[in-house]
Amino acid sequence: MEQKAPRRRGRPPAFDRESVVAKAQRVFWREGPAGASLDSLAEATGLHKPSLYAAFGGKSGLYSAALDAYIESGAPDVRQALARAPLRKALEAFFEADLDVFCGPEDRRGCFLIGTAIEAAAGDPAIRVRIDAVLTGLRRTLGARIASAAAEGELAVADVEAATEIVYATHVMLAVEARAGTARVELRKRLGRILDLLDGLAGA
Amino acid sequence: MEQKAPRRRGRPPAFDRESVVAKAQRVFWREGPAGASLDSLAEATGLHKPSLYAAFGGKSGLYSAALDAYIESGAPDVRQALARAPLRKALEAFFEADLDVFCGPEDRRGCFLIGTAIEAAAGDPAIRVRIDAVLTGLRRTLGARIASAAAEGELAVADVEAATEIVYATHVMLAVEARAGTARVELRKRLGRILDLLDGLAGA
DNA sequence: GTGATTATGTACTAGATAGTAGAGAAATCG
DNA sequence: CGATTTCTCTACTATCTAGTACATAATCAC
Repeated sequence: MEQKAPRRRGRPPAFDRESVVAKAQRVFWREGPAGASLDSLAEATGLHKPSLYAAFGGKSGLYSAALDAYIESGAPDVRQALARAPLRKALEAFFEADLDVFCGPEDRRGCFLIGTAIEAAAGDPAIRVRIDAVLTGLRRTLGARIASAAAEGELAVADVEAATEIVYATHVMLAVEARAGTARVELRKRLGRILDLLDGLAGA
Repeated sequence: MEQKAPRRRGRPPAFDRESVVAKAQRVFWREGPAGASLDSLAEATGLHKPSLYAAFGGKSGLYSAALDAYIESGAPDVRQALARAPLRKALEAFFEADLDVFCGPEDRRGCFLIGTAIEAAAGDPAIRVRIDAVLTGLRRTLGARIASAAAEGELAVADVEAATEIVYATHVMLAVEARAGTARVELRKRLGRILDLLDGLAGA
């Protein structure tokens, strides 16, 4: 689609944009969008403030780039996890991916979207719209996967909507609990109970 | 237990502590603990900064008082809602109380505990401990109510733990979605689906 | 009333923070 | 090479924020 480098004119940037965004993302994730200062972001990324300004247009632009990166990196994982069969395996993979993101490598991370974007959304309607789009999209994706399981006879069709809501609510609960500091093993236990109940719907 | 006024010595305070905390709570709720400035808190409460300091010892003390007030005001409502029978009515009342708190009177409030305390917890381990205690207590309370329903034969005993997790996850989901701006009617619809499914467990 | 005590309100300080100016460095182009 | 363009980096500014000093006002004890 696009050539790798259109050969820009002056001095080339000394940093890799993606890795700068990744480093900034870690800071935003830990401190929150309000708590992360430009100085700490500059230190973490190795860039100086004027370079951050030139590249991202300020703190909000940098946060926005971090949010984009989070959304774009997450989507394929969700798709891949849900592609499995049967439904139980798909949901197990989906939630295990959740835990991978929410519980590590730093402590009390939670979901970047649920944990920090909602905070940022208070002051920025554009962020609000994007959160809404992503969360709505996730709910729809989950719903479609569960509906297809019902079509395959894995689940009573009447329970599709309820099961979707439960899976989505579980996702949100995991994000919040991980942020609050609940241990991964504990979350996996809770998760298992919910999955067992959903599984029971198939057998009934 | 305690006399109303032990007759203090000097000039009496010109404010009512409870109503000051309530006004500060609204600001913290809207702006978050980091985003709320002492100046805005002073303006909202009608007190001046030195009075706030004398009465609460600074911003974190005021936030702590607001958190206490939230916790103390919420507990009786939960107890009262869950006291109903059968389980379905109890849960409906519980969630309707949730929506009362999360959806009004201002826009996008969500849960004070889940929405703002987790943000504050990053910097203050004492807050973290309190959040954990309250959320764990809520899970236990819900679990006890559901277990008693199972004992009455309203629910299969095997499903008690799973149902507890689902109800708790739903509570968290409502808090987050309300904060993100999802409308109350939409939330009530989702809620209904989950309650219907849980109800179905009784009939099966 | 007089003095002690506690609250209020203005005006301040010290520090942090977002954002910027401007000199200098590294690359391309001719 | 010299001119131009783009990035880097030190140093700065203007603003905001938490917290405080101090003078004043209101109440109590006697």
